[in-house]
Amino acid sequence: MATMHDVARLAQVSVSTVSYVLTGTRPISQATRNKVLAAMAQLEYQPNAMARGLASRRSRILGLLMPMDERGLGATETAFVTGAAAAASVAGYHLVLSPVGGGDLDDLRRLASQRMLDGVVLMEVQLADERVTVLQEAGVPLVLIGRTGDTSTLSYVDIDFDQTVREAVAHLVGLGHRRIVYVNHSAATLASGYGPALRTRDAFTAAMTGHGLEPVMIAAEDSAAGGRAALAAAFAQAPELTAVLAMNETAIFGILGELTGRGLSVPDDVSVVSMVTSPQVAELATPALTAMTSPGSALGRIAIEALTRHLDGPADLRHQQLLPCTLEIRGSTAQPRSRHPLGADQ
Amino acid sequence: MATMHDVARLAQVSVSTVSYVLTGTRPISQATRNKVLAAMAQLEYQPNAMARGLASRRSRILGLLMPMDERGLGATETAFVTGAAAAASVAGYHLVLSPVGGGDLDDLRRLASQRMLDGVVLMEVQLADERVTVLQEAGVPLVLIGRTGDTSTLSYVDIDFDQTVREAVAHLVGLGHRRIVYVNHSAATLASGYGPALRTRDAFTAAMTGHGLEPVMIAAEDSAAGGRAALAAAFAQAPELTAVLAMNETAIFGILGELTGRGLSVPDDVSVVSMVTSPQVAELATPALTAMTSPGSALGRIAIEALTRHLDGPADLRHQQLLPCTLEIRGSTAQPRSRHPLGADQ
DNA sequence: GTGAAAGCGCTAACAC
DNA sequence: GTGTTAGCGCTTTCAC
Repeated sequence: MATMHDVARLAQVSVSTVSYVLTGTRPISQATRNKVLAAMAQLEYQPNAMARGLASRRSRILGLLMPMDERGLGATETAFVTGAAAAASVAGYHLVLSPVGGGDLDDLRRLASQRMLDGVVLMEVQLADERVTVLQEAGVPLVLIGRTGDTSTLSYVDIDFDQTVREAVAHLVGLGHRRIVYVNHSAATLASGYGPALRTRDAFTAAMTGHGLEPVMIAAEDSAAGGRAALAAAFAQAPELTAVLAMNETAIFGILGELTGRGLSVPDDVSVVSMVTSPQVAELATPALTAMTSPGSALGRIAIEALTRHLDGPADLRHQQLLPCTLEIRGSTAQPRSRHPLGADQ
Repeated sequence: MATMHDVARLAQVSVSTVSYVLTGTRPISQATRNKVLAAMAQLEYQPNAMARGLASRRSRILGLLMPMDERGLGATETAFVTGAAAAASVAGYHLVLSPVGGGDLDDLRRLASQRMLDGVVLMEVQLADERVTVLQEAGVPLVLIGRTGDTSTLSYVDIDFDQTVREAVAHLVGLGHRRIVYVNHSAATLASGYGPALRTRDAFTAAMTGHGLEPVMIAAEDSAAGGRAALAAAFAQAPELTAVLAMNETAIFGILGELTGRGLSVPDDVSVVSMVTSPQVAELATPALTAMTSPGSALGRIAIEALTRHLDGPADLRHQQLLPCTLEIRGSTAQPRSRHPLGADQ
């Protein structure tokens, strides 16, 4: 493996000249630049990443920190990861995937102090997330996918849950639905301060109230069984429901199964809208699900871009951005079979 | 950020002594070790990863190379990634996720020559995969998830497709099915030399022939529509089919939808078995799919373990291992409604 | 059992 | 516009 010295010797210049043609941090005459480039090509020279990192104090490695919990990544989270990986690659960075659970604060501190990561993207952020503090204390540049409760000082990209819920509800209301039930994540998830669950809950309440309708929310476990149970609970609480809006991607298939099991047809008897969903998953259902398509890989990409801009750029600009999910109408929504006049219960 | 020198000064020993208590590559008296440890704790010392990497010529970073094609990762591939990430973390390595397409051979060469990666796990291996050659030439230790055509000299872990298909067929035949159609990936995928598609095709033929049955295979595009089309083709080629075995996880939901659309019930009219599937996906269907559950994260884990063993261990032992998928019987298989006596064609 | 010192392969002052 | 050289923070001979 050729080193910079070899290149310098062959090109008959000094090492620093070689270094400067590589980094471009000072003007080099075209003649010597060509000599150097030729020598590099001839020797198939590739700079040693570790040496470069040590000397420059920049590893050109970014971290993607994801809590590795139970059931692995869903399609949406996977899209974050692949989007981030692709963007990092484009920006000339490497991306390391670090599974750091919420409990491993010491691991995180260690990771942050190793000076291996130039910056970090944090996934699955909680409203109160100690990892943010640890990272900030260690002085590691940080971009969140998601938001903490207080975001005044942080860079983040997140889904615009307000807007997403508003659009979903508007779609259903526009079709004539009045009795809409929102199936959220589990009560435990809500209690743990999981931002998406809390924000969508509030947004749903606001949206329904805004339409003069009563918001009914059910918390469902992340499973098909959870979905079935949720539907039963939904009918108990709102017997005349004509539409279900579901945040819980896993539960939604249970809901569909249970609907069929009860002899109800989608969308004729009940319309179903899936929130924050990937097209691939939406297409799995029969009928294919009308869904709010999550900006999955875009979120990962934007987070990385904000981070690299921060690292390569001059100032410490904050980047705060919300992206809505986009409504994609498929086969699971339609007008309710029987319209009830406004305000006419039962 | 404290350095080794700081620790040495505080502990009143030489830097080399500090280094040796860290690496354990030479005996240190209990007394001095304690002094050093105390100093490290007091200064919250963390070794600098770049400096260590440069001096030791080992970065303790592994690469996970995945071709970033169109539709992103499926649940099975995602499990490889998360399994690998977790295992790397346990082994004290970092894992960088490198999207290197089949076309980016030069990118790969560059990556391999940077000396940033101690070793590499290659995903989505083709039967003839040039990336393997590039990596071998660059002298980067390598483990495959999947197999090339000639594996004599390589380390790999892969799914045991033979056994998986054999078990799936045995399950259906055991239930009394005689007319079984295999829905594979698309013709294009087969033509491209995608190992799993080719191996399962051959295994299906062998398994069916072994039971004295006629193998019928349909190639399906990776989409719900592809699944619908495949089912139509299947009925055209084998009108009395009673069971479908499907490799194509995406198509299978289209198949289920089309079955329902034709007024056929699963499993009463047609049994369905999904191959190389994650439980999460199998549970989405109604009825939940009887499936050959892929050893997803185990494959990622074993690949990383083999790689680290190779790197940390002495010899250059090859690791070659096949893991079968395990049959999980759920609701989509049952005895065929009407048994046909052996050989009695409609 | 411990220390001194020579690198590892670069970057970035500081010279001219 | 180019060269010299002092680090970057470790590991690892070599010496005792």
